[in-house]
Amino acid sequence: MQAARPVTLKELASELGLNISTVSRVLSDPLGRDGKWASPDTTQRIFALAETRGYRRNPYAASLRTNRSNLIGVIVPRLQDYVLATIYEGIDEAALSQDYLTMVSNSLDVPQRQRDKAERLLDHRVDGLIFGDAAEANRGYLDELRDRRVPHTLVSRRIAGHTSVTCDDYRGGQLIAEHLVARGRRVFGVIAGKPGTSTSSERTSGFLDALAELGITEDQVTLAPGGFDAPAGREAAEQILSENPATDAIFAVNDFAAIGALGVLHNRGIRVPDDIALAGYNDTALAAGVNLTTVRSPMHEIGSRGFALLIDQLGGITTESEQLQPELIVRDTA
Amino acid sequence: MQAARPVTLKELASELGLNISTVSRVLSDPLGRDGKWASPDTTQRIFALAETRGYRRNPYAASLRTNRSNLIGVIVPRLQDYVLATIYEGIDEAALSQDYLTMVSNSLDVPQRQRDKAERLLDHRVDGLIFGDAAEANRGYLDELRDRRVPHTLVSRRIAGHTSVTCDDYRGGQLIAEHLVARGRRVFGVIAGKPGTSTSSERTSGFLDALAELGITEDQVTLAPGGFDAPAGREAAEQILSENPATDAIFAVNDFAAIGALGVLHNRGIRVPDDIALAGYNDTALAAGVNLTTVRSPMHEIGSRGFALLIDQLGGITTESEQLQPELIVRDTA
DNA sequence: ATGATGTAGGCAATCGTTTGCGGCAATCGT
DNA sequence: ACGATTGCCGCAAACGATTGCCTACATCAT
Repeated sequence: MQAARPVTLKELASELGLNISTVSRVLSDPLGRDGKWASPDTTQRIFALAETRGYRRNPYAASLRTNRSNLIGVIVPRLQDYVLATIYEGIDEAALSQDYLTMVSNSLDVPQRQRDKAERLLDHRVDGLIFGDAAEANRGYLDELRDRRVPHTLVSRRIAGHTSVTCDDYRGGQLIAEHLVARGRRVFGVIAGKPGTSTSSERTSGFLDALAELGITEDQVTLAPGGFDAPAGREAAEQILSENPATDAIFAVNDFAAIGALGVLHNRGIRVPDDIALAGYNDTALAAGVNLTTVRSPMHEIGSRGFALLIDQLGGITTESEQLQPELIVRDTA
Repeated sequence: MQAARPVTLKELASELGLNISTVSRVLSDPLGRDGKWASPDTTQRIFALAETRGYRRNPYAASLRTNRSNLIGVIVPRLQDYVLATIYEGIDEAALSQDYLTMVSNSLDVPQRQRDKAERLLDHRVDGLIFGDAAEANRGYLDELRDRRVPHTLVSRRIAGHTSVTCDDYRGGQLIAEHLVARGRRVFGVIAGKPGTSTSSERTSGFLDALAELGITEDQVTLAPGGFDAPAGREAAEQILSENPATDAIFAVNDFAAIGALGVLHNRGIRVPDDIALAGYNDTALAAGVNLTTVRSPMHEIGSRGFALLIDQLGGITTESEQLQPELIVRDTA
């Protein structure tokens, strides 16, 4: 049993004794009720009937004519990741407010999947794409899209040659380093995240550079790359602890990895922050939940700006990348 | 600058010296290359040209004719929530494998937003809807949809009169209670989650009933409702601890709330599980990250079954609700 | 030889909108 | 008073696919 078919323009028109085109023009005039396509009286009658009959434009018919879908596609590594889920929320909210709808897909950070999902979205004629999973590994596809002139922006992570909206991750790394050193920490471990992503590399290089600046020598810091989630954090923490037991501060480039690390510290009876200080990155809800010191990155805003820039591109405007400012959030763990 | 417009059926047809209809029939035959709509030779030629010219069906044109969009809408309380993000992943994966695309929206569990988002999706002519935010508060709208004969299913949470796919939450609550009692716990706190949702009420009633069964009297358990996230967990934990300092076990109906509780326990220097045992629900990645004892609920499968049932409905089949089995995961905290 | 059955493919209507181009009055300027 | 505007609105051609109904020919059985 199907839902009742919605009224069409044609039905409205015949019921009003008008031509379809008039009704269409009045109803889709951006000025709404005071558009100038018909007499005030006619305009009122049209809106009134459309209202009572519950008219809803058929977006497919419209898109067929206009060649615009008012749909945009979003590719993220994984929606399970709080950070990208939040960025996506920012995108979706901005989109909704401008009458766009969005479709998301997970790429799991594997290039082939990224390509497949994106093409699939393109097959559905999305007007543009937003990528949350830019990395060295898929730069090739992104470049191809640029050559095909497919409007797109990058969020969260960036690569050269594509307009992106990111947090100033380098600065974020510096903030943590400065804070930790100011609190008297001297031997560092960094849980560096996924190689080949700007979020990882810039946060750690900001951290490392600031440390060097403050006179910490290289042999006092041990790096452990991996992923962005709690299990990866566990592993990295184990590695750091076994490589340098004198470590007195750990910086994880992601809150979830930090929580994983926190788990192993608790297990080993290491007190936080008394024995080892711990800092994360992003200021997720969970960071507040466990009182983790972290850096707030404006995830929601990254999403909405990413969408705004995409709309600019659709309007033919050339866009510039943006970097949003991070903020240090000091809580109990460091 | 726009991306190059894709080839159309008409162009393929004229280039092949065939009629559009023939090309259409061959290309959209479910049997693919060995459909029986044209001679094997013609069929080959059609597929070959479609391939080299990169033909992609225009879904809007198709939908206009067929009145099917191959799109389904998903409404969740909030994608930031790992549990619903995972369920959504399950939905999306199943959908993709059957050539459906999905669109998600957050309702934030507020009825008006749920309605708005759903109607918006319906305006876009989705073929059906999947709700992850069913609750007493929005039963009205759901019932209305049923009356309007809009195909839909519920996932994660359920209400009577709508086909749903959920975890057997009552059983899950029992599992935790039995485990805790077997470990010698006697004074309980339960962080009960959001009122009016089946996940909350069934998990806690399963827990409570099992406790009663095992001879625990009511005055030995204190209930603290709230939400499903870490901050809500913190608050609830504080409340439980102040209401009954003798508490020796806490069950949170959600892992995130459990992590919040874990935070306050650590803060107060309470040892887990030595002083107080703690259990969560869902077995999210984070639970593994902090070695939390929990109940695994098959979130991914809930999503894919929810989608499958929706497809059944679209096929005119009447569907029955399903309950999937939970599994106790014992780790360090209880 | 005849009608039945199959095979290969064309015709044209249709889905619901959008939009370029006019048409017809009433109004205005001079 | 008369051509030029302006205000209102209709006509019909797209947009790109799907699909019911035909046609034309070949094959087959009787």
